[in-house]
Order: sequence, then structure tokens, then C-alpha cells
Amino acid sequence: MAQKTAPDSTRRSERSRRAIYDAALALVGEVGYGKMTIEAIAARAGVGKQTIYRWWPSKSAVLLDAFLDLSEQASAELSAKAGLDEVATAIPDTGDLETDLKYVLRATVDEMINPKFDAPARALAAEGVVNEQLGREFLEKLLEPQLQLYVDRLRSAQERGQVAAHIDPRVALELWTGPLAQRWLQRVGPLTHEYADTLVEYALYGIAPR
Amino acid sequence: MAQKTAPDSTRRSERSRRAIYDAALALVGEVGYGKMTIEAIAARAGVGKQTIYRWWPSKSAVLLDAFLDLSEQASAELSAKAGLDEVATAIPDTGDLETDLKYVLRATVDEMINPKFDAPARALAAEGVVNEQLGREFLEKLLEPQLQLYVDRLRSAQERGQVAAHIDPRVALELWTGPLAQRWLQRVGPLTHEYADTLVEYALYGIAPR
Amino acid sequence: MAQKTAPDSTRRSERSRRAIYDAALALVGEVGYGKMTIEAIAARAGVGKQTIYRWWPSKSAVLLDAFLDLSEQASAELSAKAGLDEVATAIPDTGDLETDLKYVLRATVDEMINPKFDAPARALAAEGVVNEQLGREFLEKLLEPQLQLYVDRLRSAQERGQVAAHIDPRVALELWTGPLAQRWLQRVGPLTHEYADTLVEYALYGIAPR
Amino acid sequence: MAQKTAPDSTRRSERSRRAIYDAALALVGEVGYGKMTIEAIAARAGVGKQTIYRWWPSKSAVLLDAFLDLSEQASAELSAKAGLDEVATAIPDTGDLETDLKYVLRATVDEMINPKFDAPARALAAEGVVNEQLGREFLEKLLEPQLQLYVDRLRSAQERGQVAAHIDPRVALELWTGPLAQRWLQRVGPLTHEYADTLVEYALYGIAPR
DNA sequence: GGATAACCGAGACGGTACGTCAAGTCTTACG
DNA sequence: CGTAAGACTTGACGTACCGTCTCGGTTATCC
Repeated sequence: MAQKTAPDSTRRSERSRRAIYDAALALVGEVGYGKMTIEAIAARAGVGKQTIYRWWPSKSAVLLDAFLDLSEQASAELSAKAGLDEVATAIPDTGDLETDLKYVLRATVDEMINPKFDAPARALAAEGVVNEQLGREFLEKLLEPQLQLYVDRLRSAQERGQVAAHIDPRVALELWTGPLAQRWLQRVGPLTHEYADTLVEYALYGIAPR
Repeated sequence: MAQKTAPDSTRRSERSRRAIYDAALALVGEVGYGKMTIEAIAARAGVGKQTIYRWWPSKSAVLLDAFLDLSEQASAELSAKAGLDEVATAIPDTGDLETDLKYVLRATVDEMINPKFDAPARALAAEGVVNEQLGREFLEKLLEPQLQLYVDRLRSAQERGQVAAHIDPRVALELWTGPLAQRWLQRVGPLTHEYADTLVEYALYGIAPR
Repeated sequence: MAQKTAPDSTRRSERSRRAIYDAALALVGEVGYGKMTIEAIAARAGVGKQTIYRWWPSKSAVLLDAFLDLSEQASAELSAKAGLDEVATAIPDTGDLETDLKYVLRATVDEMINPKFDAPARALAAEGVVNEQLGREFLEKLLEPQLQLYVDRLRSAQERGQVAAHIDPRVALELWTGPLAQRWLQRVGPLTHEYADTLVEYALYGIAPR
Repeated sequence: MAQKTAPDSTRRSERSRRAIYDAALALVGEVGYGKMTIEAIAARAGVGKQTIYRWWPSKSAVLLDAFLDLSEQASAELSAKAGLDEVATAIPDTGDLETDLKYVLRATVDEMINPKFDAPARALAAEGVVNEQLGREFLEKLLEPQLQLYVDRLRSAQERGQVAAHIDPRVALELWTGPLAQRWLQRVGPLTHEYADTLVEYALYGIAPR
């Protein structure tokens, strides 16, 4: 375990961490990931470069943490606004799978379009494509939990006979997450609520005549 | 006109271009896109840096051209091996859509797994996520032609009543290209022939009980 | 009174001070003055950085004190070994100036050659050349007392008629301290006992034919 | 010969070199050697840092070259002013050693007092004390040639019987260069023309009664 | 004998400069 | 004129220390 004597996190400056997150998110939006530099983050955050290097191994790691923090805050806010005590952690289950999926997918589209999320998420996704280590972290911490919600919802639908018994939920969910991701990241087509609806219908009933 | 007196492409050195392509593809495989530098390409190709800057605006542009060149060569070779006079430009049409799609998707999986293609394609895809200009070019020159083949094949199937009339082929094809791309780029799950087959089945017949 | 509430020296840790001296002297010998850092001294001495900054204003001040301490110890030791109660504070006065000077200069050469003294003394001398404040302190605390001994001895010789009456002792002594210092610091030539002897002879009798 | 493929000096930018010399000399005077940084030299010279690192291994090496250049210019100017075709390369030889030495030593004192020379020369001397490699270069390129002039002049005097035959000129000259250097570098006393004269007299005729 | 103020070790912090790398531009000499 | 070579300015990299600033934890008097 030849670690470089890891820093003592109890003495960490909370104010610096917040400032770094804010600076990173602001910069990735303003100049893009490629031109975002650690020096610029440090300068904008009013922080020494070393303070960044002490706690993160790379630019992408900073941005990942900043984005995770942003996501947490955002979902906490959302839940608070909805008057809930706890953070919402599931896809709605009205009993009607099609309706529920369309609802969630429309929300997903909205998020993908929101520049506040788009810029950092896109940057992280891109970096993850090429940097396996980051990709796995991105997957594990952000994507996987979301995907699991679909798995749960699909199982519930299966129990009610709304999804065929032989279907593997883990594969099925990719019928809509895959296309959405592709339109988002590769700009293969416009990202609209209508598209989301169509996707749900095609996925549920197939494209072959019934 | 403030154009920088564009270079005269008739006097361009073919040998240099080839060497640059080879160097770029080799380097992206060896050190990855992020650590691939123009200087290294020039050095490895035995070429002056200016020769690269004269003909391409950026690292990603070089790699895109190199990869396009590689793709052309590869498909030419493939066609030649198959004893054909021309390059294959269509998805097989045996009359059975399911079989044909499975065939093509398995081939796609094989390509995605082949490191010779994976490294540069992945790098370009990643860069395209974040660099809109490059992304559009990547889409237009590489993805779109492939997608169009699916559109054609789906229309043919529609005519034969194997795909419901109300289905939009342009959206339908994303039911499999999307998930495949997601597994490839985001490592959401393993990329296998079985997965490709399952995808085709789900897409064709839906996940709801028939 | 904008004094920073000077620290209370009665509560000062003797053990820390000693450890700092030892560390400073060891380091200047091992890595040289330029590469000796306050952090390294603190680490090697097992001391917090603040403990150094509390008591000294700069790296050179630490080293100066460390060296003064070393000198005191050394001359105390020397005197003890000679069975004296007090520290020797004068140049021997056998009545023969030439002999006495040669004796002292040979001892000086020996000290200049001893690496234990050479490393820190050289570092301090160098720093003093460029840092007037330190230079003056070095001069006042180390050089001047030594030089005064020569003045005293020369006056004694003058009284006995061994040195011409019109000679200014304060200048005369530089006839040998100057050359010795130059050979030591600027490596203008080898530092040997023979050289010391020659110097004394030339200084006493001049270089013109008598 | 594991050199890092030394740069091609024929393509070197003369303008950059000059600007670097000027900047280094100006800075050493303004902020002192310790606070003079390579970055500041580069900035002041309007030059990239790499251009400095390409041609010199260290701050001291830059300053040494700058000072050598300054010295050359200065002595060329001096000779030109005196209406000479060539650079003066000897100590005057009027036949009277005492006069000639006093003349030269007074000029030396003037130079040591001139801040334009003092700042860089002092810095180099200090660095040379602690950095043997630089010290040797300083000695070889600057000091030694000066000292050799004294050797020549002394030999001439010896032939004429003005210096005793048994005297070693190489040692004798240190009787005045040593003290001068010590007063200059260690501030052991004031540097004046009178001091220079006294030194010559003591050195020539000794301090013992004749 | 318990409070309390200082020093102490440790080390995080905002900074500056380091020496290196590569970007993109410019100049030189060759074919 | 395109080219190989490579010096140039610029700017970011990741590291090392600077000197300042908490943070607990010992001492070490002083009530």
C-alpha cells in the first residue's frame, strides 16, 4: 500500500471544496471540458492548486465529484419542493407501465436539455468513454442507480403481467436508455417529449405487427 | 479575403499523408487519444509539424481522416475477400428481417470488440460528444450512412408486412443501435452475440406480452 | 505596538532547539544550502514548521545560530581537552611573531578543510555576500572577534619592535586573512600548511628585495 | 554521450539572447540574486521560459554569461575610448611596480564600488562559493585571466630586480587581491583608494621593520 | 489541584516558482 | 512551393516549499 500518506480529511476545508465545485461547474459550462484547466479552477475558486491536487487525482475526478454533489443537491431540492421528507428514489408506480415510463423519460429529456446539467454530464460521459477508470465510476455512481430503478419498476410490471415473463429487465431498459443516450451524446436526432413517448411505445409493443 | 492562402493540394505529398495516418492510428492505440500529441505524430511519421498543421486544423481532424481512410480500406478488403467487384453497401435482405438484423448486429459487435477499430473509433466518439463540430462530421460521414442502411432494410420489411405500417424506421433502428452504442461506449454491460440477438427479439416483438 | 506578541522564551523547548540545530547542520552538509529547506529541517528534527518560524526569521538565521552553537561547543571542547578551565581567547604569544602566526594559520587551514565546519561556514559566508544583514551578523559574531585577536597580537609585536611602528594592525592582518579566505571561498589555489607559512613570510618581510 | 540532443546553435535567436542578458542584469540589480527568478527574466525579456532552459542549465549560468558579456563590452568600450585598436590586456608597466599596482588596484576598487558591476559580480561570487561547478567557471573565465596579468607584471619586476628572486608571483599577488576581495565580499572594512595604496605598500615592503 | 495559557507536533491552506511538455507559428535549407 | 527540421512564444502541467493558519495534545505556572 504505497500510498503517499493520504491527507487527513477531518481537517479539510469545506469552504474550499464548495468553491472548487462551483468553479468547476461554472467553467465547464463556459469554456468546455477541454479548455477547462486546473489552474483556472483554482484561480476562480480562490484556492491554491495544491488544494485541488491534494484531494483529487485529475480534472475529471474533480468534475465528477462536483457533478455528484450537484445531483444530490438537485434531487434533494426537488424532493423538498414536492413536500417529501426523503429523497425520491423510485420510478412512480401507478400500475400503468406505459404512463409511468413516459413520465420518467420526459423528465430525463428535460434534464438532458438543461444546460446546467448537460455541460458537465456530457463532459463526464465523453471522458468516461476514453478513460475506463472514470467511465466505471461514472457508471457505478450515476448510471447504475438510475438503471436499477427501471429494473425494479419492470419487475413490478412483470408480476402484474404487463411485461412478458421471459423478458430480462436489465436488457429491456436499454431499449429506451440506449436510444436516449445516443440522441443525447451523438446528436443522432432531436430530443423531444414526442420521441420519448414513441420510444416507450415501440419498446413495449415491438415494431413487428401484433 | 483573409484566407490564409490555402495550400495547393495538387502538390501535396501522398507519402506524408499515409505516414501521418499510420502514425495517428498507431499512437491512438498505444497511448490513447488524450496523450497522443501532434508532435508525436509528426515525429513518428518522419514529418515536419507544419505539414500536419498545413492540412488539418486539429488533432481530432487528423484522426477522423485517418479513421475514414482505415474504414474505406477495410470495407474494400472485405468486399474483395468476398469476391465482389464493388463495396458492399447494404444490409443483407433474405426476406427474414430477424435473421438479417441478427447477422448484421453480430458483425457490429465483432467490430466494436476489435481493438484496431475500437481505439480510434472510441476516441472519435468521445471527442464528438464534447466537440459539436467534430461530432456532426463523425455522424454525417460514419454513422449516418450506416443508419441509412437500416432505414432501407426496414422499409423493405414494411413493404412485406414484417414491420407495422405506423412504425418510423428512423426511430425504430435506434432500438438496437442505441443499446449497442451504450454498451460499447459506456460499458453498461457485456457486448456479446447473445446480447445482440436478444436486442433484435425485444425490438421486434416488444416486451409486453403479445 | 504592532509587535506580534513575541514568544515567551522561558517556555521554549530546549530539545526542539537542539534538534533543529542538528538537523540544519546535517542537511547543509548533505544537500547543500540551496536545497536545504525549512520543511526538511522541521521534518528531520521531528518538529512543527511553526516552531522554526516562531524563533527564527529565515533559513540563514537558523543556520547561523546552529553554526554559532557548533563553534562554541567546539572551542569549549578544545579548551577542555587542553586541560584549561576557560575557553582560549588569544593567539599564542611566544615572543616570536612569525612562529605564532604560522601556528595559528595552520590551524585555520585545518579548520577550513574540515568538512564539518566547511559546509555550514561556506554556506553562511556565501549568503552573507549577498544578504547584507546576515553578512554583518556573520562578520560581527564570527569574523570580527577572530580578527581582533590578530590586532592584539600585532600590537604586542609592535611594542617589542617586531612590527614597524607605522603599520596599521587592522590592515596588516588582512595580508593573511584575505588570501586565506580567497583560497577557501573562491578556490583560487590549494589550501596547505606550506601556503600558510609562505603567506606569513611574504607578509612580514614583503616581496621587494630587502 | 547521453546528451538530450543539444539544440542547434546556428539557428539561435540573437535578439532573445541579448534581451535575456539585459533582463538578468537588470533584475539582479533590482531584486537581488535570491529573488531573481527565471520566470521574471523570461517575462522581462519578452521570451518564453523554454528559450532560457534550452540554452542554459540554471539561473546562475545565465547570469554568468550575461556578466561575461557585460565585461567584454565594457572592456571593449574602455579600449575604444582610449583610442586603441585592440582590447587592453595587460597591467601598465612604467618600470615602477608600486605605481603601476596602485593604479590598477584603484581601478579595481572603483569597479567593485560601481553598482552596475557589483550586483551581478557579487551574486556570482556568492553562488560560486557554494556551487563548485559555477565557482570553477567563474574562476577560470573571470578571475584567472586577471590574476595572470599580475603574474606577468611581477615576473617583469623580478627581472628588473624590483621583486626578490625567491618570491612566487602566483602567491604574491594574493597579498592584495585577497584583502581586496575580502573587503568587497565580506565587508570587513571600507574599500577606498587609500586602502588600496596601503595594501600595495605593506605587500611590497612587509610589516616588519626593514 | 484545577484552570488556562503558552508552546508544541502536525499539516492544510493560498500562493509563487519550478522545470517540463506540447500547442501553434515562424524561419531556414533542401529538393 | 512543399517539405523536414526545429527554434520560438505561450500557457498549463504537476511538484516543491514558502510563510500563515488552525487543530488537538501536552506542560507549567498561577490562582
